[in-house]
Amino acid sequence: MGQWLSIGALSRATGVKVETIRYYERIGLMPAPLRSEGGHRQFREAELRRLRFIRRARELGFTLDEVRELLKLADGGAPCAEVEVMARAHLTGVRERIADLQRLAESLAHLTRRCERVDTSAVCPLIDDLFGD
Amino acid sequence: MGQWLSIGALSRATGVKVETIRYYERIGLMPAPLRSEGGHRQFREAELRRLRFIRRARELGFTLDEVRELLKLADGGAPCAEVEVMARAHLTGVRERIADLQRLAESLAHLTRRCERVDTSAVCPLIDDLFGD
DNA sequence: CCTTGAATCTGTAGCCACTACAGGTTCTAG
DNA sequence: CTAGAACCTGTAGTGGCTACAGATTCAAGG
Repeated sequence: MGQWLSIGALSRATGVKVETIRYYERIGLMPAPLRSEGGHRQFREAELRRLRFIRRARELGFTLDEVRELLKLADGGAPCAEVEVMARAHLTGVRERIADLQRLAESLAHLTRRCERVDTSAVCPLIDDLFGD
Repeated sequence: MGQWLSIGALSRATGVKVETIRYYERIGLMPAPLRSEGGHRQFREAELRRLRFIRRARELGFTLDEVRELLKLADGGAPCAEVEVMARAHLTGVRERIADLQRLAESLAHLTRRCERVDTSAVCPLIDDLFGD
C-alpha cells in the first residue's frame, strides 16, 4: 500500500505484458527497479512514464533500438531538431513499406481477378503464373 | 556439365541465396535433391521451377506455411477455387496491414508537423506527447 | 597429374521482439 | 494459518532467414 506498483499493476496500467516488462529490463531498456524483501519488483511513477513512452513509440512502429535512441534524446533534454530527424526518417521508412505493400496488393488483386474468370476447377492461372518462367 | 545445376547456379537462376535454399530443404519446403559422388547437391528443372514458385509467392507476401499450402494445392491439381480463397484471405490481410501503417504514418506526420513549429531547441512536443498521460 | 582457390558441405549460433513454459518462492485476503 | 494468486529465474521457442567455422570437393590452369 505504498507509492509503488507491482509488475502486474504496471502491466495493467500500461498495457505492456508482464513478460515483456521483464524482457525490457533484461535488455536494458527499462532500469532495474527497487525490490521488496522477497525480491518482487516495485515500480514508481518514473518507470510508469518511461514504459508508457516505450509502448507509444512502439505503437508508432519504432524499433527497440530507435526507442532507445529516443529515450536517450529525451533524457538528455531533447533538442527537438534531432528528434524530428529521427521521426522523419522513420516516417519515410513507413511510407516505403506502405508503397511496397500497395504494389503487392495490386499484384494479388490482379491475380485473383484472373482466378474469378475460370469456370470451375480448371488449371489455376494464379498457380500457373507463379510457376511460369 | 550435365542437365543439373549446382546450388550456386540455382541461386543465381532464382535469386534465392544459397543458405536459404539449404534452409528450405531443411524445413522440408524443397525436396532433398540428388547428390554428386562428393556430396554436392544437383538440382534439375523441377526444383528450379519449384524454387521460383516459392520465391514469387514469398514476394507476394505469403508466409512459408502458406507457400507450403499453395504448393500442396498446386501438386494436387489445384482446384482454382481453393487457391483463390487463400489468395483472397491473404489479400485481406495485406490490406489490413496497409491500413494500419497508414494510420501510423498519419500519427507520425502529425507529430513531426508539431515539431516543425518549435523555434530552435525547446522541449520537444513529440517527446512530450509520448510521455504524456 | 598436381595444385590452387572457388564453391560447397555440415552444424551451430545469431537476429528481432517477444511469448511460453517449468518449477520454485512470496504475497495477500479471508 | 492457509489457500491460491501473483511473482520469481532461467530457458527455449517463434519466423525467416543470415552468418559464421572448419572441413571437403570441384573445375581450371600449368
